[in-house]
Amino acid sequence: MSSQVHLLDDLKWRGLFSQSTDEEALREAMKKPLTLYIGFDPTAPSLHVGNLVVLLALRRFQLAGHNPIALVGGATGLIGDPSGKSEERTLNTSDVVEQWVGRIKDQVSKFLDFKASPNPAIVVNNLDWTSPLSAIEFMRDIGKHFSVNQMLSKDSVSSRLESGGISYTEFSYQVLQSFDFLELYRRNKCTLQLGGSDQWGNIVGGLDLIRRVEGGSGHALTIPLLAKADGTKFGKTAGGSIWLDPSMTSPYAFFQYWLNTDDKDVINFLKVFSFRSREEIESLEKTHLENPGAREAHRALARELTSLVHSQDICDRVEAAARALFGQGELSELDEATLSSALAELPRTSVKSGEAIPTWVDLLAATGVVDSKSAARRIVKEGGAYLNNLKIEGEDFAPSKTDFLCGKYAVLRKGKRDLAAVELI
RNA sequence: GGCGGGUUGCCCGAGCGGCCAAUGGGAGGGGACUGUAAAUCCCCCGGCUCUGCCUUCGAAGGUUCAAAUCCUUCACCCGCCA
Repeated sequence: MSSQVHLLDDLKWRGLFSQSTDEEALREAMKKPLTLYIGFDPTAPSLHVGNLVVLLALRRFQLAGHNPIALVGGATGLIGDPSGKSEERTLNTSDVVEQWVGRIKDQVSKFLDFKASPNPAIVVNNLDWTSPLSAIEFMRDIGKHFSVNQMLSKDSVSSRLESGGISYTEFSYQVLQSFDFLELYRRNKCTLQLGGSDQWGNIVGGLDLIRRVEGGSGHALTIPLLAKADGTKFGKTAGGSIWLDPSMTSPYAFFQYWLNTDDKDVINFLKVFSFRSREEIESLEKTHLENPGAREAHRALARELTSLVHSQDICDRVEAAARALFGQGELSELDEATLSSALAELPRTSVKSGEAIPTWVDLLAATGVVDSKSAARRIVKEGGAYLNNLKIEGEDFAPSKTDFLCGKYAVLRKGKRDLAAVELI
């Protein structure tokens, strides 16, 4: 990127700069392409939108000409990072972790350029250099450089000593992560590690190790944990996390998540997640302030991220689906192709054409939009139940054949924006 | 090792033999107002074959017509003493 603005200043403007080691030294080092890494531990089968913050920061570095390494923690994922956790975690089995490593490798790869010249990205797995090591070697060669006194003083450990305690396993985590940094320093001349602000202790632990073992130096840069204006956790909904994996969070739900961003957050989110320039974002901010109801900024955010994470094509489809389903027009005026592709994005259930059509309550429960039939009944009682955008009354209400649009589809709605589809087969 | 306190629904937290599916707050859901936003106000918030039935108050047993509430054992946590 030929931008005049120094990447560090851009990161600061975007709110992506928490703290760093000697900033002048880092600035100086960034004048030439450097190699940097971020680690992701496989604690789930997919990354979620929270991980996207640092992952996209890595991409920003690549776009600025630096050499990115994405590390997937096949080893550290077996141990468990105590940072930011108030309780000991239960360990996942090694075959589960291995499977997650594979999935997360694939996911991470979508955001980096492996063919970029002269700075292609690479993906590594820390199991590659930890598994050949024996316990004795590890303790002698690596462990000897760590002072338990220092390890105990780390936030991640000391807070746990005050609360529920910490196992030796999790206590050792920082040593492993430090070793990763050392190993990448040796193998790839990696001199910068990025991470969430809770990773500071682990990162500087690596810098210490590099200094002690290799007499070398490097840099640390942390990114603030993203906060929402109302104080609730970013990236969570009632249904759980917003995942990047389309089988865990549908692209439709993903798009809707961003589109429904709180007004107070939308500009910040654009800064954090969007690759638009400062000028473009400031222009969107102006548009937004002039007419927040139009939700231009929300739409820009939703479109850019859905395209990036899923694809332009999928983004177009889910947006069209949303327009059709939330549009002013009658659902019955939609043609079958539009309707069918819009509904394809929704939670669904089906009814066999020969059989009696279940009640609205049973159908909604079958789509999984509510947890139980009681919950579905409550919705009806409270006046939040709709069939094809028309309010229905009575717990016993059941759609009839003629309610199926194009003879095939019925649209269930719970409340203002929770939709589900029923298909007659 | 000794003594004392605790473990309640998604979370925090009352209840301390029947009136308890269990007070209150938060989260969550529906409605009104709006813009598929926020704030505010009202309502709901274990499940089911729903005027009733079933499952929940750390686990397992027991006392009682009746237990989240009493007793016993076990597990974990937290204080004070050694």
